[in-house]
Amino acid sequence: MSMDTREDQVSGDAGSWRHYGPVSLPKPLAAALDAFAERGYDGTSIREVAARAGLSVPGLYHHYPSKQALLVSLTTAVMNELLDRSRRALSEAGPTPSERFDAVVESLLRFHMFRRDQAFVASTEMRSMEPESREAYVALRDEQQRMIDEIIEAGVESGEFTTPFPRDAGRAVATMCIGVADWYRPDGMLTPDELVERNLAIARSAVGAL
Amino acid sequence: MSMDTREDQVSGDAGSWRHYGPVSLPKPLAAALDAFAERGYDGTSIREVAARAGLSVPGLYHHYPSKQALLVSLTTAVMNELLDRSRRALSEAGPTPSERFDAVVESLLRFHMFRRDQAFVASTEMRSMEPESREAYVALRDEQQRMIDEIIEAGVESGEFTTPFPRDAGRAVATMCIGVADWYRPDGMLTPDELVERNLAIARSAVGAL
DNA sequence: TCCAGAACCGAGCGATCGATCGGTCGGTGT
DNA sequence: ACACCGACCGATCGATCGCTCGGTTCTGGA
Repeated sequence: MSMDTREDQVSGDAGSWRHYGPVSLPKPLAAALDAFAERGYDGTSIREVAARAGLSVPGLYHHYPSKQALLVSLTTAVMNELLDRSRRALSEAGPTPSERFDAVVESLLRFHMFRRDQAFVASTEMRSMEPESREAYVALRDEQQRMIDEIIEAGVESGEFTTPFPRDAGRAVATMCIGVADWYRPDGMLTPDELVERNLAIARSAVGAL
Repeated sequence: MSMDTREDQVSGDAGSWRHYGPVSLPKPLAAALDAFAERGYDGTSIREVAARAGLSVPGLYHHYPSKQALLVSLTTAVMNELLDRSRRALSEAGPTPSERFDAVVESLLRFHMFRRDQAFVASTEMRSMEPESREAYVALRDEQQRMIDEIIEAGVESGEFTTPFPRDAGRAVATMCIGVADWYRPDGMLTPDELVERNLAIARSAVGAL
C-alpha cells in the first residue's frame, strides 16, 4: 500500500490547520484507538485490538512490538498533530495578542472536536504509559500550555487582556478546550463553527479581553 | 469500630460545606480509592486492594461482593457528598443569582481540591461502571450541572449575567471546576482560598457577571 | 461456659492476560 | 530455479485475573 518506508507516526495533514479529514492512521493503530476509547488501555486486550484490525495476535505483534507501543505511537501522533496545527494557526495569525489568542484557542477547540477520541485517549491514558514515554508526552503538553500562557501574558502587558490572574486564566482556558473532548458529539445540535464561536467568546472573557 | 449497622456509603460531614476533614471512608474503600487513583480500575487487581486494606482476598470479599461494588460504593459516596455540600452552600447563600452562583462554584472548587482523588476516580472510571450504576451516576452528575445552569439562566434574566451563551458558559464553568481535580496539589504554591478566589473570578467573567 | 455469627484466611478454581514459538505463504531479485 | 524476506497465523507459554471453597479465629450475649 505505501510507496515509502515511514508513514506511521505522523498523520500529518498538510492542508489548513482548520481543516480536518478522516483520521488516517495505520489500521492497527486505528483499531487500538477505538478500543482504548471505549474500554480504556487496561480494559482492552491485545486480542481485541487484533480482531478489530483484522489480524491475528502474532500478526499484530509483527507491526508493533508491544501493547505499550500501540499507546505510545497513538499519543505521540496526537500531540504532534495538535502542536503542529497550533503552530500553523499561530503563524497565520496577526501580530496582536488578541489575534494570536483567538488562533490558538480556535485550533485547540477544533482539534478536541475533530480528534476527540485521540485527545481523550491520550489525556486519560497518561497514567498507563511507562515513565519515559509519559514524560515525553507531558513535555509536549506543557509546550502547548506555554503557548497559551505566553500569549496571555503578552496580552496583559499590552493591555488587551485585563485578567489579574494570567496563569490561572491560562489553565482555565486550556481546561475548557481539552474538556471539549469529554462532551462534544458530531451529531450535536450546534455546528462545530457555532461551538468554536461560543467557546472562544467564553475564553476571551476568561482572560478579560476587551 | 462502628456502633451502628450502616455507615458505609455516606461519608457525611455534618459541619460547614466549606470545611473538609480527612476522607473518612471504610478501610477497604480507602484502599480501593488509592489504588484506582494510581492505576485505574482495570489496572488495579483485587489482590492489590486487599493488600492495601491489610486484608486477604477472601477477607475483602467478606465486606464487598465484587470489584465492581467497590467502584460503585466509591462513586456513589462521592456524588452524594458533592451534591450534599452544593445544596448546603446554596441554602446558606443569599437570594440573588450572583450570590447563588458564587456559592455553588466555590463549593465545586473546594470539593475538587479536597476530594481530588475521589472526584478524579469517579469521573474517569465512569466507563468501567456497569450500565445501571453508570446511569445513576450520570443522573447525579446532571443534577449538579442543572443547579449551575438554572442559576446562570436566572442571572441572565435578572440582568446580573450578560453571557449570550448561558448553556455553554455553564458547561465551561463546570468543566473548569471539575478540571481542578486534574492539577490541584495540596503542596502547591497557592492556598486553597487563593485558588478559590481566582477561579471564582474567572468563572464570574465566563458568565459575564457585572 | 457455650455458641452463633461476624471476620477473616490458605489454597486453588477456570478464564484470560501479554507475549512468543515455529512455522506457512506469496512476492521479488538474481 | 532458487534464495530470501516481509506479512501473517495456529498453538501455546507462564503469569495473573476475579472470585470461591472450606475452613479457622475472634467476640459478645445468654
